[in-house]
Amino acid sequence: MIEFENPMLAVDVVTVRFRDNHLQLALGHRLFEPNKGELALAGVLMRAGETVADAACRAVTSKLGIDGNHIRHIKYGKVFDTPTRDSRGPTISLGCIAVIEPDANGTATWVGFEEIPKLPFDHNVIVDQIKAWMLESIWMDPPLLAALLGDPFPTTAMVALDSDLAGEPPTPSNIHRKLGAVGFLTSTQRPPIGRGRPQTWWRARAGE
Amino acid sequence: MIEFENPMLAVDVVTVRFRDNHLQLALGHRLFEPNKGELALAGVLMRAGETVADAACRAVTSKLGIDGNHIRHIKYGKVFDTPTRDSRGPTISLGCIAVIEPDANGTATWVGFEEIPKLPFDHNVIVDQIKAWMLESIWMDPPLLAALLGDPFPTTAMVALDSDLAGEPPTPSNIHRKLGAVGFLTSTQRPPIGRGRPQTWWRARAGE
DNA sequence: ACAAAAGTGTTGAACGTACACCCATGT
DNA sequence: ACATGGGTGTACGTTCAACACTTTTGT
Repeated sequence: MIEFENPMLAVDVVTVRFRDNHLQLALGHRLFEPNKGELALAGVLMRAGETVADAACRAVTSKLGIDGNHIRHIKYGKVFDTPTRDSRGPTISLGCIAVIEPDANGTATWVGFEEIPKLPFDHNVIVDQIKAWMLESIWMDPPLLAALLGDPFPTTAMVALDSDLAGEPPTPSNIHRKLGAVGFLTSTQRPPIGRGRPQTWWRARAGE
Repeated sequence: MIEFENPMLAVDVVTVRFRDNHLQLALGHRLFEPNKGELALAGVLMRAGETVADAACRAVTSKLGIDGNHIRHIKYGKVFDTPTRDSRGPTISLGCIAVIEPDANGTATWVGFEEIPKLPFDHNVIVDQIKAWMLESIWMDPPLLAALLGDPFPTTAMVALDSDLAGEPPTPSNIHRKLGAVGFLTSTQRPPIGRGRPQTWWRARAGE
């Protein structure tokens, strides 16, 4: 028989918004020990009978001061074994993504994905994994994509998003091709803005 | 503000053993409604303050009659939104893998992965996803691999395992090559058994 | 020597990436 | 007409699956 320690269940939220053509992450100052005062992901311990989404929402609201109405989308599905954050013992945490309206600030500190500071616990690991997960998901998850970039969105936005998540700029032409191959998107016409050739806009196909 | 229902947290365990050169899945008859009497995955509702691994162990022990001493390894890391199984509301479940000693039976019904029956709730989805997850993990997760096939193990065993997980037989020669490319394995010599050219055996490299 | 079992060499298709070139718009 | 921003065509490299062929053993 294997022996186990006795952790509790937490929800840690990677709270993001897409603004000024960049993906940004919301961090909050910890109000309690350990690591009081440091910047960290929004996280709460799950209460009995509470939804994961509920808990994520509570984390965003209470730790980042962001109104619940400004949460566009919540996605979860990652589990982390996190090193002890609570004196009562180790913690299992569910990693979530929360997408926020571009102009909602709350009391959070917003940072770009290229300038993420050192975070307490294993929050840097969580951010890295969730980042990789988002990079896959934006090509497969219509609601997530729509929450991030809006609907419709231009090719450029996807280029910027992919760039921020991958950490290096992709070849824009390939992004356009890849978008064309995504089943749930259709290209749209839009009145051009600015100079140069107008961009293609992409809309979620009806029935998805 | 997004609205949420109010689920509880469960652990559903894909309990497996590798025996007679095949991967087998343990199912148990449900003792309570809903779907009383049907074959299903071992699953329990998580108790407050309990480990995921603890709960998985409890599920295997209580639902399949398998002694905890026969659990070789537990792996978790998948989250599922499961349709209502409990009258009290929807459930979130953590999908786990439990690897059991080859000769431990318990009170479970053991089935091959090619003959998995229709299961209640979304258990078929869970099995499919965990199956795909295992197919990736066996090439990257030394403890899981060792728990399944032992240490050392012959190429043939990996061929059979890959075959059961992928649903179709791989080209054995490519499996051998792929094993050679895995960083944490080294090839070993072993006294040949049976006819034909003796197989290569693979052992976890020291320090992994 | 032959059959059986396992591994090696080689090929070909698929995919992702990069880059040069062409197109559409504003000034 | 030219500069600017975007998209198309195409070539390269890597990865993976398939299959013929060789090697090693038992009888």
